[in-house]
Amino acid sequence: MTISNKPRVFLVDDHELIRSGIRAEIAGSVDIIGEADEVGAAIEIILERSPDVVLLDVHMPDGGGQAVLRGVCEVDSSVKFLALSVSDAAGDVISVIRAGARGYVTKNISGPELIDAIYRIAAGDVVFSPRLAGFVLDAFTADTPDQANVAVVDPELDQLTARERQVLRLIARGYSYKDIAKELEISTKTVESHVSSVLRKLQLSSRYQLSHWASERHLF
Amino acid sequence: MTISNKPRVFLVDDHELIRSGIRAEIAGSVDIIGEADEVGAAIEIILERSPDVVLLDVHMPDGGGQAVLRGVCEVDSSVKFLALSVSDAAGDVISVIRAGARGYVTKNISGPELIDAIYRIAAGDVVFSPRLAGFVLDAFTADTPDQANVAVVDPELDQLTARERQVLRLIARGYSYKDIAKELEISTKTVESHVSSVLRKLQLSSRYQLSHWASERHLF
DNA sequence: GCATCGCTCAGGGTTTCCCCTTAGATACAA
DNA sequence: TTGTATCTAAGGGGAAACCCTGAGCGATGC
Repeated sequence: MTISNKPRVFLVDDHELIRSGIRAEIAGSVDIIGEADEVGAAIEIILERSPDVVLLDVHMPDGGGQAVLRGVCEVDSSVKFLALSVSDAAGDVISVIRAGARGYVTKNISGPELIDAIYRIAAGDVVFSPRLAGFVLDAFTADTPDQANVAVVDPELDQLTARERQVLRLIARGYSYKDIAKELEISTKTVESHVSSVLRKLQLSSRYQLSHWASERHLF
Repeated sequence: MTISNKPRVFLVDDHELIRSGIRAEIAGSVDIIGEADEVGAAIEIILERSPDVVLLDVHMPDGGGQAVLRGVCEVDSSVKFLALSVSDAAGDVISVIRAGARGYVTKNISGPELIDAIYRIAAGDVVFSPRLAGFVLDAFTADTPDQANVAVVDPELDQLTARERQVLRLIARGYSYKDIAKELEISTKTVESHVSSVLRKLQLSSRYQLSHWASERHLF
């Protein structure tokens, strides 16, 4: 349904400067049909205008890029996302890819490279920054085929239950068991249970390591 | 020595997209006389061209904005720096201000606001993002005058001894007392002493809070 | 119906953390 | 010399973290 042959692109980033930078770099080569600086608005407008490619910032308030991905994909899974981030942390890449993004590039990409990436995403390709390619390939070629990939990609975060993640977040913020118990209105013994599960699943042995683990992947 | 009446601005940011965004927002209103994407080149070119204002990204490889600040100020302390960052963590602000920056704004600033900030820096003003203003004022108006300010600005990190910082870093990495003792080849009791001092000086009550505190200011 | 899973809690145990006090060795400055 | 600061270290006590076992309850799935 495009009039021109340029891909119709939608920008999501909470930093005006960065949106402006992206616009400046790609405006001539693609159709920018809209932008948003927050999760709620992004989901709404994307579903309304169904762009060919969504350029999505990974780190944003209110759940970040993942929240946008989930919100859109639940309704229309045909929208193609290209994640943009300053981070090349494994956890970030994994979670955003699992949430449905078709590619992931860091913000030190050049304008022409970004344009190329957008065209390739629009054409159905999967695109990663060079320095991430090796890592991603590792994840996808490891072990068994098919559905097993999903498990292999993240032997970490995704095996946690909702409650466990909730506890993890509070742990990462430096809360004591007692604090967490009060916050979640459960007993400290239950908190202990959850923490034990988290530590076992993440193969860590103390909450201090957990704090570090969490802060490494921006989980607070 | 400017031909036009626009301030001569130099950009330092390792992300091309962000530089491009800044250019797009301010190009018409100021003279952008150059840019750099790494510490070494930045120092060299800034000293060569002596811009009126340097827009400086705080987080960069090889020492970040602070390294640029130090490198330039050692030789020519008349160069005015405006720090740009996605972070509004107290530690970041403090260290970059102490290193010599005349202002600090976050990257969600709008184009016109950024232009205004540049003009004010060029004119000799000190500029901070609104959400930082209160914090900065607190630091500078507290307690005694003059030289005491330097100490007051950071009632935190700077009062720690070398050994204490060393211990702090290991704590932040999730090490147990026993681990730290082994690493530093001292007894666990000594480690306890140091940790106690650190907690007291930072006015924290547990190493969990300490982990969080440290990760907030990228201290590991 | 039965199995599985997640969330809830308990008892009882070991280890680690944190605080308090005290104190010797060194080093540097007044 | 005396004072101040740092690093080292110990004892003792209370609190918190961590581990293991066991168990009830509700939802989901075969």
